Amino acid sequence: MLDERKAIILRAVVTEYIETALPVGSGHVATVPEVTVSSATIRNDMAALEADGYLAQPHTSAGRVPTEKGYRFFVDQLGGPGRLGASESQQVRSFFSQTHGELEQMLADTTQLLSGLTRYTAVVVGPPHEVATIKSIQIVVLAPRLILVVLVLSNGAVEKHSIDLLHDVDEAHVAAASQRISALLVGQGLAAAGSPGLDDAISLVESDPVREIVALTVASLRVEHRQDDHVFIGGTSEMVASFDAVATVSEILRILEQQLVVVSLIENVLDRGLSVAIGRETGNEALSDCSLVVAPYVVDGESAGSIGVLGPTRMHYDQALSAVAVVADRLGKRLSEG
Amino acid sequence: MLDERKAIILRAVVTEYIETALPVGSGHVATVPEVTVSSATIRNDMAALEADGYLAQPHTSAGRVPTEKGYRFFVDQLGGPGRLGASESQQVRSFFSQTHGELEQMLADTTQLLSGLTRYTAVVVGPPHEVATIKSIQIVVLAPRLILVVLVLSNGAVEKHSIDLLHDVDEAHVAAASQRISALLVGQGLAAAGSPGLDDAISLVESDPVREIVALTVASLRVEHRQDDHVFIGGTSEMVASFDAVATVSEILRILEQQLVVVSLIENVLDRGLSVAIGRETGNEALSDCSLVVAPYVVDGESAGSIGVLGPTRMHYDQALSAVAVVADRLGKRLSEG
DNA sequence: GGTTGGCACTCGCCCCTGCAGTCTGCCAAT
DNA sequence: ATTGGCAGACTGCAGGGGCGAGTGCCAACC
Repeated sequence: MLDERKAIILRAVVTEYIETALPVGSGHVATVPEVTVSSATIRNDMAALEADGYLAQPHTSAGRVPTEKGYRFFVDQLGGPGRLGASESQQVRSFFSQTHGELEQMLADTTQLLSGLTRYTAVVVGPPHEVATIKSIQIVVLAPRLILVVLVLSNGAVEKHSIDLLHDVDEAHVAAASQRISALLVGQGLAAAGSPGLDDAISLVESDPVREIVALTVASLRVEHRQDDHVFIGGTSEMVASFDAVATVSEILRILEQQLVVVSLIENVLDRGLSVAIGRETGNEALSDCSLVVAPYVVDGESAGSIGVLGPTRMHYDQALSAVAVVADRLGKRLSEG
Repeated sequence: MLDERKAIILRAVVTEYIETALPVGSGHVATVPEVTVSSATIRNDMAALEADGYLAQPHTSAGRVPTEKGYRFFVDQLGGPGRLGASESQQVRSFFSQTHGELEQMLADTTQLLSGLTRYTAVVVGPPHEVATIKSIQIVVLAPRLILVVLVLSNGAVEKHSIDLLHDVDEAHVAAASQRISALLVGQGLAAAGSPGLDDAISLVESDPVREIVALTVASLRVEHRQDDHVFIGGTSEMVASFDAVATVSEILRILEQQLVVVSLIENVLDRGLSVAIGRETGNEALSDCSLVVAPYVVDGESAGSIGVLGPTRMHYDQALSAVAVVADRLGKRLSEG
């Protein structure tokens, strides 16, 4: 474990570096009020901190820069999220009092809020459709051999699957199929489509064409459990300013464009509550200059999804943590109201 | 108008500058095969081209750089879009043979294709819902005072509006309202919701609660004619590499995040067919280092939407033009098939 | 008259140098 | 254990010289 004084010095270095992005020297550390010893003593301690892997020197006779381990210590001893500033909490309050409308629109707007609060990129992952129950299933004929299955879920999400058929269909058959399938699945979770007992029920349908439609529809519900359209990203322009190499920016944008990466990344930390992944801890080499602050949000007592911000490793962790924590909390409450 | 030789020289300068991003000198122009005169002559012509505003000098005794006017001439005399390279057209073909599924998924995938082909950011604007007819209207009760109206349109798009009610609702009333409204609007265009005759029809509904639901639903259809969810953007990471100032990149990303700007921008050129906006021609000061190549796509004989790429002013116009033209053409055909 | 080679000139770029500043590591003193 | 002092290392910046690319001009040429 770290000496009390070393901890203070490390914290001072990290704080200063986050602010200036410049290597921090012993002289500068000596000026901060919490530090009462001389710069020589600080030098000794900083050398020890470097030996222990908390700090690094870009080159001899330069100041020190935090390593991932250094940031990790800094974040851990930060404890919980701090309070939000007055103007920020005002922003959050007015957002949640004004927002309304569709689930997806709200989630998309939430990325705006979060990125506005933190000046970093915000990621919001919507609730997986699995937790909701099916409110309604409707089959619409778009073309003689093309039908569209429209699912309405209890959380207000709407899913649709188009199905190509082998034969032309009859409106009457579709209506019948629509009714059969509603009877089977409405009120259940989406997972019900996967239950084996369903196949027996389907085989009981007398009419061949109707059975075909029902079977294909159920099959499409089984297959297309995609996580798509669940991830919302906002404020990429904000974060860019934190980096100076265009190549780095390009890499990060590439990662963000492949939304799947972000999803798995966020889900990995889903049951840990509010948490931070620093640099390579994100599991992605390309994000080694980035940190990710994530928190799940809870709807009706269940962890429903997660939100987070992606910024540089030298991000303002306290602000980011509070912003993410507060927004996750308020979002969960808002969605619980319905 | 421009001298034949001056045109060749201008073209050479633009081509070279697009390739290298470095000011082009008379000596370099003299090496291109199409130019048969000496560098001294080229110098004279380049001075004239500068006087006419086609070229500019970053500083005395440097090479020349094209101005917007220079790019404009270059693009205009390029004539139509060229052919696509073999591997590119292969890419397009395999994309359109494989792609399937929802309209929106396809449009989103198209941005991937376009940005992959051009290495620039791709923008795809979906068909406005106004042109499609209503296939089905369904009202689902999400909570005692919250209903969701789900519209299925003939092009496979699904629109939803949630409506907060003042009183608790009865399933039977909702079913009745659903039926009434279907009878009124199914088969018509979305614009039908705006017709004044509809109000008379609504007032004929006897039951008060049913009439209330119908009226609110129609009202929501009138109001929420948003262009949202129609714009797809992809390949932002590609374009970033074309710029060297992080600040520029940030500006451009900011513009892209405000999708509305892009929409209006693309719609301005919608009826002009395949077209190019260079630098300030885009109408946006922040995009003065960018060019936009756009083309509408035609579904069932009607201009349905547009696609485009956003790149640096020194973009490979010929490739971008062909890619946009070909993809717009194929996309339109694909969507016409249904 | 248009075109060309030659030439002087301009300027940005790069490299080198020197200087100021900063920070470290070490050591002797406290 | 802590401190002040000091030498050494290295960056960053400013200034100067050489280099090279490119221009504009001019006289000569077809």
